[in-house]
Amino acid sequence: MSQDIPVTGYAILGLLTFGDELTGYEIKQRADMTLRFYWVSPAMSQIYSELRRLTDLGLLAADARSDGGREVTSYAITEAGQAALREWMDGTPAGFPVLKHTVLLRLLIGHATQPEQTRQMLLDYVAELEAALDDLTRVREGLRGADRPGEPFRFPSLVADWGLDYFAAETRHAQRALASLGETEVGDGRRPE
Amino acid sequence: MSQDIPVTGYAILGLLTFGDELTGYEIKQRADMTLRFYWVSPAMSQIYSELRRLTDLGLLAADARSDGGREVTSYAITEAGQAALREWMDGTPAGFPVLKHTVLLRLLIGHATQPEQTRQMLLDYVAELEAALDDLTRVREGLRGADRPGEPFRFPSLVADWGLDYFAAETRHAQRALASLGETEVGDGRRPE
DNA sequence: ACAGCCATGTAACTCGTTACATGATTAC
DNA sequence: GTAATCATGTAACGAGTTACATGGCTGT
Repeated sequence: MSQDIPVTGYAILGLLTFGDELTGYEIKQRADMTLRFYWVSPAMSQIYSELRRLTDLGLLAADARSDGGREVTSYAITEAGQAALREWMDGTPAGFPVLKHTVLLRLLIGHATQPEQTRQMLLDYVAELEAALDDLTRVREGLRGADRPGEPFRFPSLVADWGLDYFAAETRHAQRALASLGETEVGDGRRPE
Repeated sequence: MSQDIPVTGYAILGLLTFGDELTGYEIKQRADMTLRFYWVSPAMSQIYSELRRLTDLGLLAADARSDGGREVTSYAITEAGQAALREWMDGTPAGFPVLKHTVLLRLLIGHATQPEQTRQMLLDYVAELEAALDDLTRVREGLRGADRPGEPFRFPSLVADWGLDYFAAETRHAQRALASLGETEVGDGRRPE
């Protein structure tokens, strides 16, 4: 039926199921705010070409108006789009998450460099995690008030809470690794503790 | 200096820093066993083409012998390879992990389908997590005995422990989401509890 | 006036995948 | 003998990226 659309296409469709119609630019912003934490935030260029494809397939309706002197196109999901999205959700196994964890990859081969480098990498990661936690916390706050069962942000809130816990856990893991690395420092010239 | 190699290239270099020399086939197996949990397990074809590139760059030494009637090529990391790996580890910011979490993506737009579908998806995920935990536990067991500071599997063990915790946390998150979904059932025709 | 944001796209390119192809060795 | 595993590749393709290009609108 619907010839296969990349997952990112469905992600865009999904972002448009919250009632409003958005421009490509706004989709990017929304993706940066939420989607990026557990899916990729696509490049602008990809968003535009994906929007093109979805519109051609009739899954989105383009609403081109001219706002002042410039052309602005907003997109809304169509009936067909909602059907396609649902068909995908119900008919495709979700599959296991793919994790591209450069920090873990490098930790794995930590023996190939000095402990100090690995330590620094983990510290950097912890700092970045903190920033991500801040961002996501702010997102979570923005969902309050409409996050109960039956309310529009119910599912986004579930996901945000999941994400917050995930980042918190990553922080703990990084710190545990740091602590474990510290045990090596013993033979390093410094006194332990 | 070394014109950029994709991260997967460094991952392969990294797999070859444990002392032995491996064939492409064996690299794939090792990747399936460990790398796949926090990095992608590359397709065979990519491994071979990556091996080709790394060899051309002098970062790997190919050892082609004929084992019986068939051509078998083993690869070992060279001095230059170790230098390149280390340069990469020390000179490139690790960057934030990229997560492609289809389950979370679909949970986010859970309102676009029936609760039962979402519930089933989460149950499937929990089952897959259990399988992954089993696999990784077995890997972890295989590292015992050489996982103390200074020993060869020190870092792989750190990473495996991290991964085990991560999968356990994911299981908890999925179960929490399931529990929270259960609360919707209330308005569903059934009596609460 | 000028920077920064809003807004939309094209072109070139690379990573990585699937499908295809081949053949030898090992286990049952 | 035949299926599974070992072993190595080629070809076509697609998703997604970076770099480039354009231009209007907004705040200072």
